[in-house]
Amino acid sequence: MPVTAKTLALKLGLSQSTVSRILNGDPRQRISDETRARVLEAARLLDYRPNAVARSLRHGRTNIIGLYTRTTYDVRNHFLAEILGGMQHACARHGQDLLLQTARRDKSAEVIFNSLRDGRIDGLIVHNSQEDPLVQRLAHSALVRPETAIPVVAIADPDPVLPVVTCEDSLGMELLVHELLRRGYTRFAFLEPQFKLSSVESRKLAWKNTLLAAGVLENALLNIEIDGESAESALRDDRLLTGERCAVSCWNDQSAYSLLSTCFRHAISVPGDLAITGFDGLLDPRLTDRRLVTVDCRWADAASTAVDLLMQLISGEAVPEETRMPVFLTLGDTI
Amino acid sequence: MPVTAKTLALKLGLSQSTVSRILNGDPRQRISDETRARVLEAARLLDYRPNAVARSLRHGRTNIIGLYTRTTYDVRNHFLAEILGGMQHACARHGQDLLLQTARRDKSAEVIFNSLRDGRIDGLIVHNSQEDPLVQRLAHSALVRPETAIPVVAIADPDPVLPVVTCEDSLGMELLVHELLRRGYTRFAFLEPQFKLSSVESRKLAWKNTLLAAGVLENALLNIEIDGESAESALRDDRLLTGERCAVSCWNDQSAYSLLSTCFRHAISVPGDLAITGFDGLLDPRLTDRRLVTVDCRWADAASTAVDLLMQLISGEAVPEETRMPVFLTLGDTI
DNA sequence: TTGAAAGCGCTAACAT
DNA sequence: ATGTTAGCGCTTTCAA
Repeated sequence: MPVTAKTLALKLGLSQSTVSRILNGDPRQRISDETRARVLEAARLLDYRPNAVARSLRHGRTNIIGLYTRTTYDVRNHFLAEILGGMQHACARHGQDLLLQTARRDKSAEVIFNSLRDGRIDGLIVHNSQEDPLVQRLAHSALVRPETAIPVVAIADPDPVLPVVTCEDSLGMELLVHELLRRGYTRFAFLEPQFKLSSVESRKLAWKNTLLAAGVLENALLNIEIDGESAESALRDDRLLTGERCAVSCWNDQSAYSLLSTCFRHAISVPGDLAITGFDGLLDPRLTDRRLVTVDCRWADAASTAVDLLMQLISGEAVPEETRMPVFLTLGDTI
Repeated sequence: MPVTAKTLALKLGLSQSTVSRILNGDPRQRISDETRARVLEAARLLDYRPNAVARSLRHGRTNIIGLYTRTTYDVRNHFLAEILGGMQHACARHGQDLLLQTARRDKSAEVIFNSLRDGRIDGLIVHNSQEDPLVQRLAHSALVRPETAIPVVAIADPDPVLPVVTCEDSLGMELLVHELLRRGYTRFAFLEPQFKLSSVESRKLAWKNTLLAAGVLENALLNIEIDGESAESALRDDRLLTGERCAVSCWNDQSAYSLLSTCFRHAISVPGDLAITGFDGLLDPRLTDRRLVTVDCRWADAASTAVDLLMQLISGEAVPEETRMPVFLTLGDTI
């Protein structure tokens, strides 16, 4: 049997509410020093712990915030790891715990959506993409029934309805391109995934516009579609290794590393034969022997900010529709 | 105002308990088809969701399991990412959610320990190391007050008290050493961290014993202590690059990558001048241009198993003191 | 087939 | 300074 406030009260011949008041209530309340001492002593002795579930029921607050992501957290997803880390710090600051919503393939968006509003979490961070049906469902709910809707902050991709935290994609790409131009590159390629992601669209657009604005001709630009984050196929594009040396900008870091690895296996020298840049700044530089030139988006900071905003939402304050985090150019040895 | 069973009952002129019974109780109960239909319809209309907190209070079960780790989840810790992934899968299987316990430096073990037994989680997975005061506290509680103690399964390092899931460290190292011997190496080094970790001790012991058993002389063996996972300092040991080519076995993957990177910067060829092996098998091979020779411990599987065991504990069954997961040799291009 | 009532453990307003 | 009471939303006997 667990020890409750009632147990203590019975043992001490006090009322349960007195016990509760001493243990949790306003510490500067009128209570005799003697009873206070007795209660505290008994609590210590019996190893009493107030039940958080009962408290939550009473308060209508659990002090738990949820994180929903469509993919599971595994080592292949540094992005999620980074986000999780940032959220953890912010949660610690706000005294919140973090509940990972386990997205199961076999559950419909509706089922997951419902499980999100069963009272166990006070608010939710979603790692969103426009395609995710759950994100759509959340947005719908925020529009139609805002008074019942659970507080949500999205991270990564802009959304027309949900408040979101993203990074300065365009600015980051401009930094990258200017560095490439400064180093004298004259031919450029952009590696993009076959699926649509609005932040990647921004990167691509900025890439093209910056180059054109600098006087680079359209026929010096190359668009190559790859399978997600695997860049092996890109090398089969024979325009990549002919003529002048080409600077390949990959849509994210993982695809850049994939390309780097493929180059090593085919004895293509980087940056001798090919220059490579990434985007995100996610990988620990100690893990690779090459230091990738990339844009550091500090996703952990973004996640931390998202939690700050969520706490504001929970306490009824308004938050900006879109928050853009600063980005930083990371130099290395791949260009 | 949130919609509760009471709201529905009032609206329909039924009792709250009837509503509850229809919505959650035994589906094959004697209830008129008409009322059932009315209740379900109203629930749908008003978008009713049973409150999970109230349910938990009632049942004494939250269907949430906790994960405690001393370090926070960031990109530098692939180990945690892997464990998280494995737990997620297992949790989904068992219909449990996952609560990350945010360990704050400024909180004592006692405070954290208490926050773990406030009723919000049914059980706990700890990523343990003998040094962690919280792990000691949990073990103490399991010994002294087993009836109140919260169900715990540890992962990674053997523990005298808590049931634990680890991998076959010794066997893994034997596989590695045999491969090195097969390839004709005659000089060997082991890179170890300055702190004690019993699984690393096993690896080191197995490394030494296997080599000695194969007839390698003691003076062909080198022990080098490094600063955690940073292997830069190791290259300053001048015994490493003199004489015959040395095979360096690092205590884990991250230190191996660190060494690899240092070699690249110093223009030391791997495996030309130096052979390198790791341990853990954590890194996505697509992320590096080199493929490290290592031992794959499948930590995600271990985490998944730990959750399975925890569920057994929670339902009152006994579990083995120690579960060892199989390991697999991963070949690459660094030896 | 349905309703009334108790109780999970806690907090807080109100009474004494 | 302390006790009484109500109630958070739910499940589950027991009664009708």
